Amino acid sequence: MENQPSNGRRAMEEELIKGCETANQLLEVLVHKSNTTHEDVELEGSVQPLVEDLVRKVLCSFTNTLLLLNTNNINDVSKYTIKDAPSSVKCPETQGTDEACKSFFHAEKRRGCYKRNAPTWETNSSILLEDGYAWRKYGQKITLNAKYLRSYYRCTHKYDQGCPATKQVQRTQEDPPLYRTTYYGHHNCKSSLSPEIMIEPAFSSGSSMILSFTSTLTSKEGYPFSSSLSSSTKLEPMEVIQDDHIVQNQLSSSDYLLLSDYGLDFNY
DNA sequence: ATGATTTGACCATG
DNA sequence: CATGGTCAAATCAT
Repeated sequence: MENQPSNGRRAMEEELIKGCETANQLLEVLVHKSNTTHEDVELEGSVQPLVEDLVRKVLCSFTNTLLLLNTNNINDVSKYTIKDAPSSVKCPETQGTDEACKSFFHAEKRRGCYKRNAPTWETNSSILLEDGYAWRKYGQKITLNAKYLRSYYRCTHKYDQGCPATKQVQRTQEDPPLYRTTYYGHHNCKSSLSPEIMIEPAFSSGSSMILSFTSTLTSKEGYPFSSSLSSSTKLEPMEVIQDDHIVQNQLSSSDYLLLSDYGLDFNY
């Protein structure tokens, strides 16, 4: 199946148009909302999920575009853009052989057999993002060529619901603090949050994803995805980061975008 | 008392 | 043998 050379470009255009249209819808919703009276609490309540959904779509479109821009083989569109989340955990990187799959799953229970799936997705962030799931730390390690500890987390529901999701958090630089969070596997547990505000599904696909998030938020209440959450991973203390500092850093630091050329700035 | 974190040991992989 | 992912007992927090 040959791709026409313009496929990638067209896909980017489509994603941008989609993002534009969704942003317009969002604008309409917001304008309409501001025209209603403040006593209209009921309406406000019904608008909120719609707004969240639209925001998610916009972000998804932009992310898709960035991913398309970021891939060498721009024609291999379907491999990189974000579609629906896969229903189950796949074998390592799809190109892995059946044998590799078998040995992975066979080894899953044994202690010390640690062949991993490819990362499901990955983020770089100046803060430790709440992602809406309850994580439990099960280990930490100083790794080769890394100045800082790497922490290992599994889903709290690993045993009660058999949820296979794990993540690693690696601090990659000191000033400003930057954390790389790598997720493995997908949650099949029932989490306390609605799917609308989960980050993961929007960014899930068969192949690994690399995103770079920068947030200027400084309080837990301000986290984009914290919502009414009470059971997520406890956050380490963090420093206050100035806006201009972040921007400057995005522009000047190249190694912090090691895996991605793009810093997505989520200012809520 | 219960659940989360810390930390050294364990062990498969290359 | 070095490395990195996981286990589990000890410890901490609530």
